[in-house]
Amino acid sequence: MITGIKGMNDILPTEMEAWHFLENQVREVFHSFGFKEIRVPALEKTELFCRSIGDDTDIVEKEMYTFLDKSGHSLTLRPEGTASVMRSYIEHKLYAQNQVERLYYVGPMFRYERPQKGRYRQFHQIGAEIIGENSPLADVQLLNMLCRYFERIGITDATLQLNSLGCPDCRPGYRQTLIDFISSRLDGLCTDCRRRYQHNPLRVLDCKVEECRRACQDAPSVLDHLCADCSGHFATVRRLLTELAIPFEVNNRMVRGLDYYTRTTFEMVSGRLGAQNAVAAGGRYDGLVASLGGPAVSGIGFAIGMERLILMLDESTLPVSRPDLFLVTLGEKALDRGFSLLSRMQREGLHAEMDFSGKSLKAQMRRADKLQARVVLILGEDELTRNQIQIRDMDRGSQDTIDLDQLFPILGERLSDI
RNA sequence: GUGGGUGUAGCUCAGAUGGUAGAGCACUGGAUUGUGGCUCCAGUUGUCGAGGGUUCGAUCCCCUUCACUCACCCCA
Repeated sequence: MITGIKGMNDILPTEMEAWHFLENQVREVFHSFGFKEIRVPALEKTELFCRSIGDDTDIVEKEMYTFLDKSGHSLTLRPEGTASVMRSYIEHKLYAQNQVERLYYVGPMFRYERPQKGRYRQFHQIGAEIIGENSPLADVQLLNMLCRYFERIGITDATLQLNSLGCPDCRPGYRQTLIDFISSRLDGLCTDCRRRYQHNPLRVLDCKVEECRRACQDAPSVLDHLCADCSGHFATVRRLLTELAIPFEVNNRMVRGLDYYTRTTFEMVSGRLGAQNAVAAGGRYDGLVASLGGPAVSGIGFAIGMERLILMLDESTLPVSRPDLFLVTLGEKALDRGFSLLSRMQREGLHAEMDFSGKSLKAQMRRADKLQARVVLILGEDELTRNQIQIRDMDRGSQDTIDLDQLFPILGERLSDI
């Protein structure tokens, strides 16, 4: 047996209702905020991700699916969406069309990691970006859209965590202050933190080990070291969120895994997801577009992990799809005649099914019941000779005999009020 | 890359201190010559994850390996 690849899952027909639900709702909500969809390839030149995500990040160092194509170019399956969208934005000079672009995307991403709950090697993200808008209103609009989407799909138990990482003016100073602080209490830290504090000091603040938490209890906060502009920006974001009645918690220890983030960063977290508690995350990336060779425009965006979203979905909120009609036939003549009736029903846009194999009436009825068909039509030899058909309401259990030429008018009436 | 757990029917899982396996669900047929759900009856399905070792004999014991899964690292 040839099996699929580790960490890459089939999405089977039984799961598809949930996926369609998420995709349909996201289009409605995001369009109402003026966002346009963009589709970019799954493969990019490796260099794009090294430059945008950062050479020193775990994603680039060990998690990318990278290979040489037949002409020797190094290509990578995208580990996230923002880099590709920015590449496309710059390449097609979208900034020349509109000063501000609002874009969203839906699609698979790839990271070579050990799979576990809520983490897969091929996974799917819904992402949104506002490019070319520096105002804190953009931050708040994006967060508002994220919350409205969660509300729409019935997710109520996620909490929004907010932080600000500062900008190239104020971040280096804080970073050094933090490294100095950590150096002073190195012996209280776990081996991981001792190894990484020079390289990623913020990460130490987020360590789960109890000793590290204690040692870092009174560590300097990034929020106390923001420059005036960043501080003002962050204050406005918090004020507007409050005015929109969007609940949030400030978490000054929240870390981002990608290098390009500046100022506002955020996560939606939930306790229902196992060890990976973030279902959505994002932030501002004011230097990214320029660093990729585009104009000096700011940006902000987020990505939602769809598999994680599905773990949080309450299945009872999903719309159920039932066939309108199931056609039961008895005998060969009725099978032929029924088949052409079926075809006409489908042409009318009805969801109609039947069995082709000549099973017993009971077996066909069982099938209709299993599919939860609303109405069953029964066409046997007797009905055929009288030019009639039986119409049965499966929910009520009532059944009538009608003339065949009345079938479509009657179906129109019966199915319209469902 | 590191650590724990689990691999028996399509699915969820029992099982014996070594004598080649069972239940429920699902599926099919019947009880009702042409009527679903409930009930009852009958039937189908297995290289017991793979390879090797010990043994008269291994699904069970030993070794190796693979897969899945959870967690670490890190992240959506």
